[in-house]
Amino acid sequence: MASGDAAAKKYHHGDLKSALVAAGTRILEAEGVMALSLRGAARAAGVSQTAPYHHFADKEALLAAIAATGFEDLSAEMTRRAAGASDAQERLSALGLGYVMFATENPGRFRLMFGPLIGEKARYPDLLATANVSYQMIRDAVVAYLDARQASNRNVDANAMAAWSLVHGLATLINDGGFNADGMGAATLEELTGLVTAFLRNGLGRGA
Amino acid sequence: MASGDAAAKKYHHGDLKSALVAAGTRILEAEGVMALSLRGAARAAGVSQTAPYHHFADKEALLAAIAATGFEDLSAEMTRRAAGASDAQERLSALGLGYVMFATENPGRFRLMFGPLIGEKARYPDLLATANVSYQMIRDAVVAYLDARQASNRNVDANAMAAWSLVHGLATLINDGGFNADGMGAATLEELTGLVTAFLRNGLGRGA
DNA sequence: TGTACATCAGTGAACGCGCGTTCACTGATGTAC
DNA sequence: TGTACATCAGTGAACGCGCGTTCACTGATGTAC
Repeated sequence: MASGDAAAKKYHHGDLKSALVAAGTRILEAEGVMALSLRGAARAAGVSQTAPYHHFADKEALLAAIAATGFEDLSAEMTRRAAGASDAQERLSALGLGYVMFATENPGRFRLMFGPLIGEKARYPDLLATANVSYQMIRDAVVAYLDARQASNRNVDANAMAAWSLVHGLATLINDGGFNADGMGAATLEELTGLVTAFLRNGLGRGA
Repeated sequence: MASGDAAAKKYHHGDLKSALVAAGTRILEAEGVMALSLRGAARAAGVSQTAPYHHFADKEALLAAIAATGFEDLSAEMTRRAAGASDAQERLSALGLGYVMFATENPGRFRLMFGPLIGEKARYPDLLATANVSYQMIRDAVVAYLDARQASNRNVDANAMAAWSLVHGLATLINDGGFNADGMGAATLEELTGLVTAFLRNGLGRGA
């Protein structure tokens, strides 16, 4: 049930691999990381519990695929938010906002992407590659920002790590620490993110 | 086996509650969040699998107790690191370093403290209270720092949130994102933390 | 100081559950000639 | 265009596992008189 496709009930599914990733993602967001099982994803995709094994070596491989699409969507959201930016500072802020918005709108996936459920991430090249795209976006924006500012401290990695840490921490604390915009004196999540990231922007490039 | 206490093998354990918390903590750090079970903790404490129910309502209650001691140890580590600080800036840096060091030296507990395994944290007053102590330590240090700096932007909550976000994100990325000091152009974790937090310190109080 | 009894903190057997995974299978599809 | 056959992508039954939790129990401890 709820297989949903137009040409339903064919013996061969057509694109079961993507369907399982989609179903898994749905479960992840609706019921949380702990409730995501291979069997459950198969069920949700309207297929027997053993069918996934024709597309994924084991449960972890499915999780890795879900996480990889998570990074793709994260990068897409950041790109979307940064599209209208007219300078390096605006772009950096927009990326940060995109990061926090993706994380808070997709908390299940975000947890999976960074959590301990996927034991050895290096075993999944796709996951590594998509994650790296997201990281490079932030790093590049930091470099551009330092250039625009003619900053004295050019330790790019440390600057990028600081930028990423800030948005990552903010997102995580909102998702897991029970913080919200209200309690922090901001009307919306966007505003809170803006306030918080402003402190860092002011500090970037100044260094120790 | 490995019950370990001096006066072992008494029918009544004496302090099974703490023993279960300690055993659970050991498992958490040695084998990860996913491997922590009520039965396993009981086993490690040298006691039957049903004994824990005389001290904890259910598994989640044990997890909450473990997480609460985690926050206590986090606060203790921050206090220890900040003991020798001679001004507000040093103190703020020391707290941040303590936060990151605790998180990276106790990744299992850190994940439990902020992760989704404890569903409704509000159900555990002790957990809330100990977590709040940690937060207040950071917040107070931020206030003192803003005072010392005669900062113009006095949105204390946003400033504190930024500070916490930064160290929290850094810790999480090191634990879960596979980053290390080396790759970021720093010799040690202490140095990396120093570099990263410096950017924020420079930005705190300047505001948007 | 001794005894009766309530209460506390253990035990071990048992339950039902959902899970990941394996197995032998079968229906559908693609291809060589 | 037809046919034989390999391969691909499903199925359903079954496995063993560890888990959280309940139950009826029993040994140890504390207390009133």
